[in-house]
Amino acid sequence: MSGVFEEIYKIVKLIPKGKVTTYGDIAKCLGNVRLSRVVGYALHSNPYFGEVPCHRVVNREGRLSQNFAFGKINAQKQMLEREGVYVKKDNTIDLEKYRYKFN
DNA sequence: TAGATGACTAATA
DNA sequence: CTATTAGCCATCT
Repeated sequence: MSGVFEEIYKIVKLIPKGKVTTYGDIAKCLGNVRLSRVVGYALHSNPYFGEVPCHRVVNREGRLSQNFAFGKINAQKQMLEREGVYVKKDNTIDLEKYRYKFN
């Protein structure tokens, strides 16, 4: 794997259980917010399942992904709830409450 | 080999 | 206020 992807996976792995983060935050950690798009693609590209908790990554609104790699968005929802993160019916979470800040 | 595309976000009109 | 454009990197066609 190359470049930014490795960085992305490394960062996502650091997200503690029961917490989530946004593409934008990860992108900022990489040095450029516009990398948020690359972050999304990195996870879509079917990363190291079991190593990279991609289900803890949501968009800026706290909404879960529609194209979740390992099944439906429903699967991601259940994984989060299993970790103690409450997911609303519209597939969103309280960023204020669960958002994990890096740096 | 070159061009289009995508789990996004922020800035501008 | 809403709508559109730009910018990033790796993969697919």
